[in-house]
Amino acid sequence: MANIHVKEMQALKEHLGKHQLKLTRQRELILNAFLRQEHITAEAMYHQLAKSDPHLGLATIYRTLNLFCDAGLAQARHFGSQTKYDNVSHKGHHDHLICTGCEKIVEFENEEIERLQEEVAARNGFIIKTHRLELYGLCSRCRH
Amino acid sequence: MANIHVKEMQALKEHLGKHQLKLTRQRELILNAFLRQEHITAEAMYHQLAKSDPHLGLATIYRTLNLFCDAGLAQARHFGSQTKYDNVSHKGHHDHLICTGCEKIVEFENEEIERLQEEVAARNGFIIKTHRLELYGLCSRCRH
DNA sequence: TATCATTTTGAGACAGCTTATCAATTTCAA
DNA sequence: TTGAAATTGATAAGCTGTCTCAAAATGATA
Repeated sequence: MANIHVKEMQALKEHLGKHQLKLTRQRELILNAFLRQEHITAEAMYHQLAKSDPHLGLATIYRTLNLFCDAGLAQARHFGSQTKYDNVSHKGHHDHLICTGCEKIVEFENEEIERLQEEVAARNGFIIKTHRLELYGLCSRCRH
Repeated sequence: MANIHVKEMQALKEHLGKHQLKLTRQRELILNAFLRQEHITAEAMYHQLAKSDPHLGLATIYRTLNLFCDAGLAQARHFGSQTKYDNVSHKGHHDHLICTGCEKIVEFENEEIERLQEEVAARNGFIIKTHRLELYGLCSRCRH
């Protein structure tokens, strides 16, 4: 299987090595599918992969996506009763505007905010590794 | 029962009136308990109120907290698998700096960031109702 | 105040999403 | 190649939150 995502695969292998975990066919498969997305639910990935791999279990998808979170490749985001897994490698697309009316999600990037975050962190003696910024509100359509 | 939260009770009554809903003993009780908190889960409120009112149902708590959301008194936020109901009258929410080493949490507030958030939202046609900003990293002690 | 249509409640059943269980399989270091 | 350890798939179980429905409470009206 062609592996286009060399860097992320490397990061995964490193994490696996550090924690006595193993590289499996399923983990490779799920990683490659995941990295093609910007964010996805476990359920959606399950249906998507079922076409090429009908016996891939839903539990394996969940376990693997959570593994990716541990490895720093993914980030879980809870909205309503669902969990979405964000692809962290899509740099500069970590922040979200979320409509609480129709659940539409708009991604945005703002360097000034990032800079201020660094400033706040520095002032408190922190070094930021990652962050999460979500703005909840109503989009123009749902405002009525 | 003494009602200290006159303004909020007024807002609730107004909402009830507009929607042909009724003011019940339970709704008063839950409102007063809720307004004493900054944010709380339905489950936590259930246990808290069980002491004084053992027959208050969990479903009633959920229904009532959702009613408060409709009335603009509360705001639901999803953390992990749980939903927390924020007391909207407690203005001045705080953002969090979270140390991934020792799990220390530092709260902060930054008006400039808030202003930029509004700007981003406006540019996308959104009206922000609430937000969540979490910075993950290492505190000075955990940096080694 | 009494009446009574309407709303609300409490208790538990139910539903959706996620994790735990466990026998069978796969990985990988030796 | 071997075998201890990790992983998988299938499904049961768990958790949070909503729905159901008979009984009770509310409040508009007389």
